[in-house]
Amino acid sequence: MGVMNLLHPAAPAVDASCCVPSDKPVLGSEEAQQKALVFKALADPNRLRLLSIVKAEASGESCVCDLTEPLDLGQPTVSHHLKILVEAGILHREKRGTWAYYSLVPGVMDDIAGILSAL
Amino acid sequence: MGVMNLLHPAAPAVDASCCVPSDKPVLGSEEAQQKALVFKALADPNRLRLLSIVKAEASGESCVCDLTEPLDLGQPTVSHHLKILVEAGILHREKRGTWAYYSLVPGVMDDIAGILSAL
DNA sequence: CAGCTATATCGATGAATGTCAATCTATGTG
DNA sequence: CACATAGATTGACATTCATCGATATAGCTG
Repeated sequence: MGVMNLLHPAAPAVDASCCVPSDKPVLGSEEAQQKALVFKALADPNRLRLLSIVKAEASGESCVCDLTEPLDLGQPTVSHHLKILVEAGILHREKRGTWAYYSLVPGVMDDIAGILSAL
Repeated sequence: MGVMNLLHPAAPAVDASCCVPSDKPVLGSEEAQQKALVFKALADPNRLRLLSIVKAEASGESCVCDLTEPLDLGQPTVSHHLKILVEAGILHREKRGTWAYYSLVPGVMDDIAGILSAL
């Protein structure tokens, strides 16, 4: 945890801009940093592929073993990428028994699209 | 140039996956790399702020001088960020006289949203 | 409890990235 | 032409990041 408040929003968090001669309320650096976290999570080819696999799964879930195989990466690396996606609020992790199942957070794609159009 | 073919698409570029036991056509690593470029461009707070400023400008355009000031960055750094956004196909650059004007590529936000939902 | 399996965490390493100061290019002006 | 200005490019530096091998944790099974 620690990061997630953007994709499942709370408050606008206005920034008090100073010394700006003539402009509208530009995206504050705080907000910008928050939003950048989401895109940082998407800014890696292997993470996009992970999302693609999870998304394509009929059950809506994939366990790590299903995710490690198709990508040409070691298990620790996949685990690392999944963690980043979870921390960005994009994936949901549920452990059942020995296995961990990852699924898309519902509506998250629309939420990200919303971040974009609200820039 | 060099990068831009995703936001203004051409062909699907299928990948011949091999040795994959039982899965749907997962996002190929080629495609994944292309798409990641777009998100990489969005994965920096200062670039998000640049986009926010350009987007908020009533005229639809901003020149670099307008962009350097509100961010706490040097001119070369802003120039660098703008270049990345242009190469990602997100911003359009037009030089008129001494000044360079940057504007959002029309429809680009929707295009990016499309990339997401098509993952 | 001993051993196996699935997954996560740690530490190290090389590559990519953001930033700046200095320099270059191009346009406009005296 | 000499000079000023807007912007881009270059080179250096510090930080971040993706990846891996080794190890740790947690659940299952004998």
